[in-house]
Amino acid sequence: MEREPTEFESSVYEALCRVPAGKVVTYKILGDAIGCGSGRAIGNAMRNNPYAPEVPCHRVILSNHKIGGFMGDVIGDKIEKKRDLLEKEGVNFDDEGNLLDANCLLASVPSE
DNA sequence: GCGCTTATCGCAC
DNA sequence: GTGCGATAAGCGC
Repeated sequence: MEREPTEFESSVYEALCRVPAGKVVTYKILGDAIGCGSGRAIGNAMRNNPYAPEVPCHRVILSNHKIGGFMGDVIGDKIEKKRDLLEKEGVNFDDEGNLLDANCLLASVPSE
């Protein structure tokens, strides 16, 4: 259920908001941006995701350039839908949900 | 190169 | 204090 995001989770959303459209970041990169060494903690915030349409959680992928999950579903039809959405932004994924253009992957989250 | 297991971090119960 | 989660990295084969 939608729990109130803690300061840590807010940092995740904030860092994610710094990611420009057409670009994606991995849990590791996002975690490094906020000072977290575990992607699971990031996934916790994403899973909570009270700002689903506001926070581009679909711009966050696994370290292996994979989409991973979306909107609570680790893998499902939602992924295909978001995959197409990302393609519209300039991020292309294959049928397996893998990132085709690694160029779209941000090396790190831009600081303010 | 691919697959499985362990480790890690934060949050909720 | 224990368990869960949208992962990451390491080790083995």
